[in-house]
Amino acid sequence: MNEALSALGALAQETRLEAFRTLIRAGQSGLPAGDIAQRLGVGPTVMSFHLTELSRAGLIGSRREGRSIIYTASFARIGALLDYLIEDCCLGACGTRATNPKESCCEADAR
Amino acid sequence: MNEALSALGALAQETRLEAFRTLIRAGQSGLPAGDIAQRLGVGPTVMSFHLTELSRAGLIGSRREGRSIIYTASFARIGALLDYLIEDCCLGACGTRATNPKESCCEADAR
DNA sequence: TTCATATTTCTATATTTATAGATATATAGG
DNA sequence: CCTATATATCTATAAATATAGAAATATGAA
Repeated sequence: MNEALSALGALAQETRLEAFRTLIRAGQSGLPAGDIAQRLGVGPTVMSFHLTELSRAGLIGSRREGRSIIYTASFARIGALLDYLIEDCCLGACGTRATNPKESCCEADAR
Repeated sequence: MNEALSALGALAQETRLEAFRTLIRAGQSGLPAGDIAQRLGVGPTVMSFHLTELSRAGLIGSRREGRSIIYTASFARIGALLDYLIEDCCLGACGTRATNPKESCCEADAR
């Protein structure tokens, strides 16, 4: 139901978070499943499982190229998650944080 | 180890995400555990479990006030998560999205 | 067609996480 | 001190998620 929830769930796992970061850095050309698996040091079965999870959340896409399946990060999807978090979970008050940290509401905390 | 990972895990659950959003909207004054439970329609045991999870991730804090325990959202912590996602998971390209969506990289996928 | 490669799917198992009742702790008021 | 309220902790169980080997599928090359 909630798309942000499934995106959060997909990223809330070490191997998947690393895989996603790797794909973001790889850009639009993406990377074959085997390459990602090798970089992260996991077996093909486990890699496939986690890539499927990320796909189900819409955070990555894939295309076949020869024998390989190339995965690519969805910048739109992570952008939408950021929008949600900024607007619904920080009331917009943290929206400028990355570009202008000094003026952020987030320096002072309520604890 | 990774603080972002535990924050993501804490938010990746419906009851907890709703509880956190409720606390963000409540602001600095916060809300008693029972109030949050009533709003979300969950029992006290389950509420306590999820509030403990959010606390462990540093996303909320608490103080006792009479018989109640008042929980408050940590704007600093959600801000730090946003920073991480923007910088490490979107390469900064989605950082201005909330304030200036038109110029975002995220409109077209795969920047 | 046969073989090797890349990846997924199937299956079983282990681990983690969530739910909920009973009980315990802390506080406030009579 | 006794009682009610607010919440947490303990315990058991259920449900979801992760790991990993074996087998299946798809492709490309000899």
